[in-house]
Amino acid sequence: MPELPEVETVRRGLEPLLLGRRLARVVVRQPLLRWPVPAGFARALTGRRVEALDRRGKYLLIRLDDGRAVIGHLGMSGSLATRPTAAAPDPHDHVLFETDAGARLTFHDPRRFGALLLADAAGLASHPLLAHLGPEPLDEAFDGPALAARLAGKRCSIKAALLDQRVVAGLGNIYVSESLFRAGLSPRRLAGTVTGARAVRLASAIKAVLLEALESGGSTLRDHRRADGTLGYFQHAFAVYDREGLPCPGCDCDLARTGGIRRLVQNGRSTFFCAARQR
DNA sequence: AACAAGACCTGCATGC
DNA sequence: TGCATGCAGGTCTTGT
Repeated sequence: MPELPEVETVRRGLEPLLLGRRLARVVVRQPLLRWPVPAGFARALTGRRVEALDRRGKYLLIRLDDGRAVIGHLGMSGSLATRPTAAAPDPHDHVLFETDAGARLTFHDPRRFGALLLADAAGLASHPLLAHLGPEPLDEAFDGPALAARLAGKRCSIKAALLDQRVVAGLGNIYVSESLFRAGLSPRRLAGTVTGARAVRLASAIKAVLLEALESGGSTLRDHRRADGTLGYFQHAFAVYDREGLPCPGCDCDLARTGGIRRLVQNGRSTFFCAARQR
């Protein structure tokens, strides 16, 4: 599920459930995620109060009252959401959290590409997983020149560059396709050629797409749900993603002639685009 | 140094 | 029906 809008949607939904609350009970049912959940994870969290919920790129950061923090990642199929108390545990409910207010949260992740780690909050920014992340695309400082500087000299495609979390943090396969469409840039264009007005267009397209997706609670393809269990609905607003052969929403042109949205594979991953509008 | 594949894991849609 | 194949929102690690 999780690109920036999905992770941020989860973060916002977790705030009323977790902020200021103590973790009364934590159960690790399946520690084998992307990396093993650290031994003693449940013990370290039990009794701790949650002081802040942050996000960096696609990572969730849960700061505790003892100077430690949980680094969470939802991988491809992860969710962190409440489950009905009566519901039988699902085999993919890997970690359970209960607060002193009685809220029950479940880290659910069929593919187990997600992660739950512990780190010292003081050195979080220099943690190996976070240290090399690029700028936050929704920060004011992220603009055309800032993006162009990150892309300068890169000979990979702009599609591949935007997926690189060191260039900009939080974009994934969906929002890269959507942003490039909105900016009118071909996914095959060399990253280093995105300068000047093109970079300005791309940076503002990225912001606009992410903000719109956030307003929809993210995109639910199969696994994403908000912290309260409800689904996102930005998938209904996709211009190009997973729309191969369908008409481009920006083109009046004849579908039979243009073929509509095309799919291509770059670095092993699907890219969707409109050849008529993206150069 | 940059970039492209391979790896990790399960579930689902498709086609024979 | 059953089975094989390929694909899926990510990213660290390995190989060129």
